[in-house]
Amino acid sequence: TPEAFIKKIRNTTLEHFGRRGKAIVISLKPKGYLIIQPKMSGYLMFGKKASNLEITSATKAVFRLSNDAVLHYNDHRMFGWLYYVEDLKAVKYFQNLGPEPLEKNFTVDLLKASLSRRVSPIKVVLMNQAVVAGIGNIYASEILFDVKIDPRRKATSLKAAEMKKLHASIQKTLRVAIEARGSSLRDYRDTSGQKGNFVQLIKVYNRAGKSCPRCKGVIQKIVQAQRSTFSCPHCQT
DNA sequence: AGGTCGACCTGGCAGC
DNA sequence: TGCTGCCAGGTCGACC
Repeated sequence: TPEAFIKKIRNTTLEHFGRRGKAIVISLKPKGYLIIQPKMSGYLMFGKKASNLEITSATKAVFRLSNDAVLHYNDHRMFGWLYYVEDLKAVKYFQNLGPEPLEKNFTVDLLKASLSRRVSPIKVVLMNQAVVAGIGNIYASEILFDVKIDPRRKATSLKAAEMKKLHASIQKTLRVAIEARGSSLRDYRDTSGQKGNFVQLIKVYNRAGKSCPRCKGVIQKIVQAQRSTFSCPHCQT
């Protein structure tokens, strides 16, 4: 409940900000963790002075910090959640989460082993958080465009060379996106209120009917597992 | 066990 | 202008 949450968080120190999958993990002193899963429209805003940061209709939680600083959690759709836990294993989201794609243990062989057991189309498999943690709907389409793989292909149909390219592109695409500070399709802002710049680097996502930046084919939109997928049917095979 | 689908919300926008 | 329906960075639980 909000009351129990506040009781646990009050008078703790936010010690370390980390991340697992798409969830923010903040370790607290003397104990416990604050977990934030922002989902579609959630984000954190930081104000050095509370009076500098406006509370809007999207502001769902306000953390008052020392020296009059403040941290807001904004989320206009309210899909996101905030938890206090003492053991990370208690969070259901973490229990079935696959490897971190930018960590050393995410190898080509590990990806191959995961894909060989999946019957679904490769786009759907890339978005399965149990296979790889953190790939969302924008990045799944962008990665498959980058490696010229048709999103409708079964994961099991990928050849060894394609899996190797896919593995490299997962890492490359996510690194570029992080460097650009993410994708502000609409709501997302970083903690200082700035938009992420990855939207300017997007090749296919949300570009149905426009021309392919690589081959002058026409980008198409299909629906897979209830999510939009964008691809170029001419150069992704 | 893996896969699919509706539910959870608000708001912007296209089409009529 | 104003209504309706559709769509959006994601899980999660029920069901097959």
